Amino acid sequence: MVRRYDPERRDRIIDAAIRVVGRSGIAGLSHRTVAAEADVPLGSTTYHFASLDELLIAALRRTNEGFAAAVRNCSALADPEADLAGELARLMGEWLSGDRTGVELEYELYLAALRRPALRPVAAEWCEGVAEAVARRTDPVTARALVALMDGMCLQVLLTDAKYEAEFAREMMARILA
Amino acid sequence: MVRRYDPERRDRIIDAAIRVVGRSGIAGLSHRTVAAEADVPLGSTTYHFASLDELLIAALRRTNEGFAAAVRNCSALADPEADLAGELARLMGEWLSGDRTGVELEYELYLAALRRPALRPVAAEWCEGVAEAVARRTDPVTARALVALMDGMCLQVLLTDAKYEAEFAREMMARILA
Amino acid sequence: MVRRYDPERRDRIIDAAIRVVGRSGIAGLSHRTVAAEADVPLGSTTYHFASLDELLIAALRRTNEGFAAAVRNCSALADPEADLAGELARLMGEWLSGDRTGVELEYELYLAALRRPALRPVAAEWCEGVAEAVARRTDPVTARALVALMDGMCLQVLLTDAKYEAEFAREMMARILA
Amino acid sequence: MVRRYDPERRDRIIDAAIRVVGRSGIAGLSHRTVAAEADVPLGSTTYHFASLDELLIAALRRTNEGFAAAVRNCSALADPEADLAGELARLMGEWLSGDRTGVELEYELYLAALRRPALRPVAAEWCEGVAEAVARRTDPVTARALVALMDGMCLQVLLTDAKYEAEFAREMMARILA
DNA sequence: AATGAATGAGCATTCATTCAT
DNA sequence: TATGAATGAATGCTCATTCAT
Repeated sequence: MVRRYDPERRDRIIDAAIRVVGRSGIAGLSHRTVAAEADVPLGSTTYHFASLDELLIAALRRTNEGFAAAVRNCSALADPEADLAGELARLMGEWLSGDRTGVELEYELYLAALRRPALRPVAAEWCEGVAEAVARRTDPVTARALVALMDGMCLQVLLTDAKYEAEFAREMMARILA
Repeated sequence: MVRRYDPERRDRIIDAAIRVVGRSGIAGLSHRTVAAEADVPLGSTTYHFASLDELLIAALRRTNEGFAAAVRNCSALADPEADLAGELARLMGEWLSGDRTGVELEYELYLAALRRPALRPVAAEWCEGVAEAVARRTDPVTARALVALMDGMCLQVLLTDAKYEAEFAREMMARILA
Repeated sequence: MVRRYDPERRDRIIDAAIRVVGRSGIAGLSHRTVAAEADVPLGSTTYHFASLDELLIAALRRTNEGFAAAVRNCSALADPEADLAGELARLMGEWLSGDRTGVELEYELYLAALRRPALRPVAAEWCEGVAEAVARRTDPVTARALVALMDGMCLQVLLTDAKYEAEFAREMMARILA
Repeated sequence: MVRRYDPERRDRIIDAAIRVVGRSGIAGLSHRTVAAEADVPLGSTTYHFASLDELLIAALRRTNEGFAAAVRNCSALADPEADLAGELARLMGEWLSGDRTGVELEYELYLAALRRPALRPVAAEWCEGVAEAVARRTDPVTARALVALMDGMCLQVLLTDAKYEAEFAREMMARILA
């Protein structure tokens, strides 16, 4: 038995969990699958995370940076002259056309809050993060509506196999901003 | 062994599945739980539904009628003089303040399409159903945007424990309609 | 319910059984798989064949004609001047390099006699069939030994993934004939 | 729940598997039957062997020692003066006239490699083991032919209910050796 | 502090068979 | 005569969790 001193093991387990959920969904996450993916002993996962929910929260917190980060880092959003609706529509299109696995992973973790109250604070942070970034260019209430509209549009694309239409998105966001 | 002739058994299994998902989520749905809930032998569930996905589709199709039906049956929507945005906001509020279990059930089945392509056609039907009802009072493209906005607003309430605000909803839908 | 008069149904079930065993092995043969393959109702298979063993025997009897038939029909074997060992080696090579599914099917049905006494008479017919064909060119005892040697060589190829070597086979059969 | 510390459990499961296959054939081997035979919990069999194939390989490896061991341990084979063909014929006769269950078990496990590629390396080891032992008295190529001939002769006895004839076996092996 | 071994519960699915029609 | 519906048993396998080390 080799018992290594491995201070980053906890982190590696979280990363493995993200990969597992990305590949097989939350339903595919188990102590076993994540242990195998992280290449650590089974007992190690139960040792570092008392329950799967705890591991899920850690993963959600780390993942959730995809779209929110893209919005925050968008330089055009800082420019008062830029077309806000058009920029957001472009960002959504870019994100949705990226790696489908990553998009599904992020949304699945987000939607999991429906049935797991423990995840709701994290989901709320995600919403607020995007809303705050948008609120740099408009009032907070309108920002919240824009986030809701973007959420609903992403849902339609992801849940019904509809094609994303940037012009439709831009036009409707522009109406909200009017 | 009592072999009952029971022509409505298939229907009763679907109803049992809906109750199980409402109580324990999709993760709690198994041939065993649904057989126990429907009070039929285990083999009966696999006989009538070749796979759990097939049962899930049947359940989704039957459930889906909550919000969509409320919209379709709303007499005010037929009245060209009525305040469309206000009516939709009122319907959402009523639906969201109803039995939380039923609301979560309907959304969980809907969101399940994210990871189960087999459910996507049914999710698409749901979207189109609401959009068509709304389109009686506006153009189809605007209707689709309204559905997306409503979807996103419901999500925020259900996923982040935010309180539903009817006036906010009415105002933003009105902007889309403008 | 369409109840066709279908006098060849029994035959079609046997053919379907052969295809099923060829594809999935004897372990994959069930009333259900064969009914699906033959495109007949489940009840039809249990009606025509009281047990799976009965169906297996019928299939074995019909299949078993691969290698034995090749030997019987080989014109060179009738020619007293032809190189008997070389001809048999060539026939084996041809048969083994043919459709692997068919080869495995034939051998699996043959080997099944080990555990199913009911199949032994059929397996014995197969041995005798080849031995008789070979005995047209040598004495019956030597013929039986040649059959055993060919059987063992086929086994080595099929069971150990060894490559078939025609020259080796020819040489050893020639020694038996010496 | 009594959690026994039982370091030889793996071995006992293999032994139980061999008994089960001997009694009911490979078709009768299941996690449940072997657990009952070994008197261990069901989970214990899946813990020690990730799949039934893995268990089958372990059983094959342990069983395989019947005829091969008899050949290896035969002192007469070491004696350059001894009649090799006669000795092999005698060994076969002894082995075939022994416990029929054991003989069938060994052959069934060996023949199972036809449909289970995972077993082929073990079947190949068996062949090579016997061939190597025989090769102490002749060249490797002739040894391989002798193994094939013996295999085929055993098959005829086991599959067609033919009686084993030592003199026939000796004579034909002598021809190969000539 | 860390982990391999162990186990009972549960899973989806396939099955031979029975029986009413 | 033929067959769709039905069912209890069984299958391989995964799992969270516990416990001795």
